[in-house]
Amino acid sequence: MEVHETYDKYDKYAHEPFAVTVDLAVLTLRSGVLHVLLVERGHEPYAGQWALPGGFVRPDESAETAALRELAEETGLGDVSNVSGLHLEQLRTYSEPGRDPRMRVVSVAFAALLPHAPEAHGGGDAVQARWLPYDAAGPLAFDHDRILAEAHDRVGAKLEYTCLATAFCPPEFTLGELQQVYETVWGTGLDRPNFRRKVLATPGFVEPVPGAARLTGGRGKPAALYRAGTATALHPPLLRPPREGHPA
Amino acid sequence: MEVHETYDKYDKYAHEPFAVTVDLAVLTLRSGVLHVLLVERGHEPYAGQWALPGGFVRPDESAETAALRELAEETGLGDVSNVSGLHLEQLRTYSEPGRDPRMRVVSVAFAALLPHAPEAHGGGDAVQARWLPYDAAGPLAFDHDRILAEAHDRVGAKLEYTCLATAFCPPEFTLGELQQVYETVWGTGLDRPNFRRKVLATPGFVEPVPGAARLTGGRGKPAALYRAGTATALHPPLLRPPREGHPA
DNA sequence: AGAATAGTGTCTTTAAGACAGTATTGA
DNA sequence: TCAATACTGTCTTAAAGACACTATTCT
Repeated sequence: MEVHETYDKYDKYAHEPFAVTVDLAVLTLRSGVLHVLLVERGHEPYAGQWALPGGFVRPDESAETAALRELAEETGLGDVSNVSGLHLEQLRTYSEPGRDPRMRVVSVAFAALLPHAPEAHGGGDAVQARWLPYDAAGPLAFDHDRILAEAHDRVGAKLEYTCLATAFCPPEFTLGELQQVYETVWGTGLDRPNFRRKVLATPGFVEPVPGAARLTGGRGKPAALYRAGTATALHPPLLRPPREGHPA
Repeated sequence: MEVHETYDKYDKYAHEPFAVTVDLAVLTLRSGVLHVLLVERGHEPYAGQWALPGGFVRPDESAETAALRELAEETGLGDVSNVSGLHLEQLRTYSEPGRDPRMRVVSVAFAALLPHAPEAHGGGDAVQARWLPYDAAGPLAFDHDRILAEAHDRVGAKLEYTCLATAFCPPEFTLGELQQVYETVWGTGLDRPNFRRKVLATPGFVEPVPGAARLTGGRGKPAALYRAGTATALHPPLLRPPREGHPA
């Protein structure tokens, strides 16, 4: 159990208390480029530097609830339950003493994936919030570079064996858009016919929207539209091409 | 960042503080059966019930350090750095208000895998600690059934695409023993020749111990011995056989 | 007509599933 | 000699990779 026998008469005010916070790696695709939501810090430490959005978990909240609240505040999306296809997932908890110089902070990190990305404004605070390209996003305050990198790793891995990619897409999307999610997050190119075959051969990954089509690049054949299906797992997985020096 | 602007002048003693604890799902194989380390609670709430081992994170510790300390205390292994092949991995953090009736407890859950399992004794406390078969391990105190189930899920999933299975094995093991790890955790049978082919075809999964062999069942041909290799990932993965109603 | 994008078909290659058969040991 | 376990080989099947090709739209 959590509360060890030795501590049953523990005076919970006798020690320096832990602050519990959430940090959010909010990812989206804008014009085929992976972007992350960052806030500019107004105070020391790390004043003027970019950081992941986040904040305290309030006494009546779970970390998940706090993460959703912060997400709503920082993205300016208002009620986050509006956001169709939002994916919020716990990454892991960072608890090293000294990661915040002011006090003992234990932070639960989340990855959030959004389909469309409205311009951000800094919530109720004076700080600036912006979408920045993932590749241009360092160095961040605190240990946030590491959190962001782990979020990226995790999302890339989950694309292989889950249907997570649809969380980056609007409610109706083309297979080309879905493929671009994979290519952007993985940083590799994929063969279009083979990608198509794999996605359509996985029951429940996507469902066709009958009759609907969308012109993508201004010219060319309009692409059929699909919706996210009901499946969550991919069996067998859609493996990313093995990088050189890392073959099977 | 963690500490939100609004809270920079936050009085850290003004609110009910959070207690931060770790909970450990310690898994091992004993005679081909998956076992979990449990402690019997001596106090309310849940007095007399089994629970996962765990305890407070101390002011100078990270959650990982606290988990290793608890692991050493509860398993009676002494210094845990002795344990070759130990695998410790964060699962996720449970922070729902009310999960401990006494106070606000945020718990970082870990899964730990051990190769051999010495009999447990209850650490420095009067509580009993025992290895129980995984299937006989419910119902547990607090939300520990859920944590344990998630640990099992996670380990099963990681067997597919990592070399984690060797963490359940002693330093030198047979391919039959390695296969039994998969079969036990997944609860399925595997074809021996195919398993062998897959493992040996994955560079760095296992390395042969030249000349060594061990008699396993008292009779039959002695099996060649292997050590864990240097690889950590399995590409392509070793997928568990799809269950009925859950095909590709 | 030509560029651009979407979609189809097919051959090859890889890897997994199934399973027959051989090898080496103790009782 | 038989049961028990370890190991090898091979045929079949499933799925991915690598294309060549057709289709529909805009300029």
